[in-house]
Amino acid sequence: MATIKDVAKMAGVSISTVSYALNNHAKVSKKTKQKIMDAARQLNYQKNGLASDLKKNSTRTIAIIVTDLAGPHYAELVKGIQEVTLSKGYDLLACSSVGEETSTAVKFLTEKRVDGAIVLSHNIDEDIIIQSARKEFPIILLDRKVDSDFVVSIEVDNEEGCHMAAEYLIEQGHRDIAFISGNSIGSLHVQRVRGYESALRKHGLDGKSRLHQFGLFNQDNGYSMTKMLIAQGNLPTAIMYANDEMAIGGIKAFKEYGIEIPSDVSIIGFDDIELAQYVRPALTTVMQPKYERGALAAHLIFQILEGQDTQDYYKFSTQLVLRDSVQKRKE
Amino acid sequence: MATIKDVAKMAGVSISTVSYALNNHAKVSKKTKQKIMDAARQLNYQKNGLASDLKKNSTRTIAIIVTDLAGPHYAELVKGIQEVTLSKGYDLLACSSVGEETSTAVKFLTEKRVDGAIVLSHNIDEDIIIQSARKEFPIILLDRKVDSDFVVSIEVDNEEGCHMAAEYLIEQGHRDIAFISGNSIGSLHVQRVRGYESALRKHGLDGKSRLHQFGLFNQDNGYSMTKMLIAQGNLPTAIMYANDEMAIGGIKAFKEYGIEIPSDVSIIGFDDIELAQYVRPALTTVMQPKYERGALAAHLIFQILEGQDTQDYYKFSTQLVLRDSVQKRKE
DNA sequence: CTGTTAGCGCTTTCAA
DNA sequence: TTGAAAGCGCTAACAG
Repeated sequence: MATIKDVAKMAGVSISTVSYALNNHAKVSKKTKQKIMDAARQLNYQKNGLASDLKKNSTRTIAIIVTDLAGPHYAELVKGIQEVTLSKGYDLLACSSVGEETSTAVKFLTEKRVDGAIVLSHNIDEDIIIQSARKEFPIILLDRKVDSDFVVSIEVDNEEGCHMAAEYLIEQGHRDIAFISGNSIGSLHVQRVRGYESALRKHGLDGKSRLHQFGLFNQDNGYSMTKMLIAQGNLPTAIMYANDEMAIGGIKAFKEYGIEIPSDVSIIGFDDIELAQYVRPALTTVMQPKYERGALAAHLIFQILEGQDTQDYYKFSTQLVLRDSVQKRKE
Repeated sequence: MATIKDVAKMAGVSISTVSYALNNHAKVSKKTKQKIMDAARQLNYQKNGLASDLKKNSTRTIAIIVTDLAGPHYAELVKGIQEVTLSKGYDLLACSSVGEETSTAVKFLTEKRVDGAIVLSHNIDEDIIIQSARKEFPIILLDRKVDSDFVVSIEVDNEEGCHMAAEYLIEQGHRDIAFISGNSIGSLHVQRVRGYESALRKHGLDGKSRLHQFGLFNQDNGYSMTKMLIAQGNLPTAIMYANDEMAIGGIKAFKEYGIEIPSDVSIIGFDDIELAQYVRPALTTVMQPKYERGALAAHLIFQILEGQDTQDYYKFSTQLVLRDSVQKRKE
């Protein structure tokens, strides 16, 4: 791994000049700076944050200490990761990618502050991942595919899951099935849409016209989009939501309008988050293995660190969870 | 802040010997080791984890990268912390205290890996907190009171909250009110119990006999304890739970027995977690400010770091949230 | 068993 | 504008 020293040698300048250049201390001439930057890029130089923090005697980071990192919607997933990591005697810490390029996440991916990373986040640039991954720093991606050395992807068969869900609805006699989703950036959601469309096509139905993709994948947006759908009139008899959160927003919207689930409209979610079983009606949804994926992710990190070979792609399958939000279509 | 050098000087040995002793490299004689340990204790020596990681070229820690640290039951709280931290240009990372003395949390509290900590966790030894806090490393404690320099506590008026909840139940005509709680280690829960008891006493009722304290403060235990209560017969007309999670476990137990809430029994929780509004019946509970407490915690860190004075104790008040799990007692 | 010493990779003062 | 050099706090090879 290249250090500041290597960059200095390659650029033909001193270490201190490199340090100044890298930290934008205006006193470096444009020309030297350019040389240094080029060298750094060529060597794929990555700063050692520990060394710089040690020298500066400051980390500029705050820890928040919780009893258990599990607890969020990805609770089960984190639990799997946590148990494996702990059993290996490693530490686990969570950081977020809010802030994009300057986020804590990017800092941890690029500054040798940790020995490996599991990424659940979709707003991390692919380049950063590719640049950072190496044998001593494996990166595991969840719900996202990037093809590069020392990065392995773990996905869930979203297409199959949605296909299955749509077919189930069709079996229940539904013919007019809408799909409510957000702006899909990640592959995750394009796969879900694809599963929906392929099922409808297979049964000679038209999905395209009933596809609503806009905004975020959260409750609020599920709520808004459902209200829009209601306002347009001509309600479908069933709605698939891109995920449970959006579906739960939808339930709220229908409740406000006095539209009954499932007698007036059937709905189905995706993920099987904890809340899904508590909302009324309990949400029928597509479950994806969580604990197992987390545990696998952690295992893979250690396998790579130990120099063992792994596949570079894993796919888990999904399962329909029948609860109370879908009803057979009355003729 | 004492370093390994200071310890060496004080113990009258070389730094390498100190390093060996501190890391249990068996080759150090019992006597020297004792001298070193004593010196370390006297100087309140704390290892610099960055330096050692830098030297060893390994951190033995894995990062898990999430879109947003908010998401768990403490979602709102974390959100408050996150926004303030980000606005100051600091990084925020979460780590857990599972593993007790050897947990990641302890490592971060004691090894200068971060510049401050906000502790939401109750299983962190008070001594560790007192030893670690200093001007350059302030510690903010939530729901827990420790009196020491550079540690500030932020509590919620739990006693008032429970007192209020109990009085509300009494107003609704309830006379037989049970309290279900876990083994209280922290002050948090003794305060809650106290609020309950003081309200009952004030109205000439006996709380003692109806107090059930056992096990953890989670759903499973709420479920079990409720079932025990049912099995004993002689059900109270109202139950207060130490927190929402336990109350939700209780709801599940009652459902299994076909006992209706609130017509057969009224229940009330504490915290107002997200789930509380979704369970059926929606849970009446005591709300505590979350976002505000988080934001305050983060602000305090920076105030202390900047050398400003702060109070060493803050208390927020609570508010009753009326939903559907309490009913007026029919005569 | 203990001490000397060379660095880990970086920042920053001081001198050129 | 650039470079030399000291040193952050620690570990570990080596010598004694």
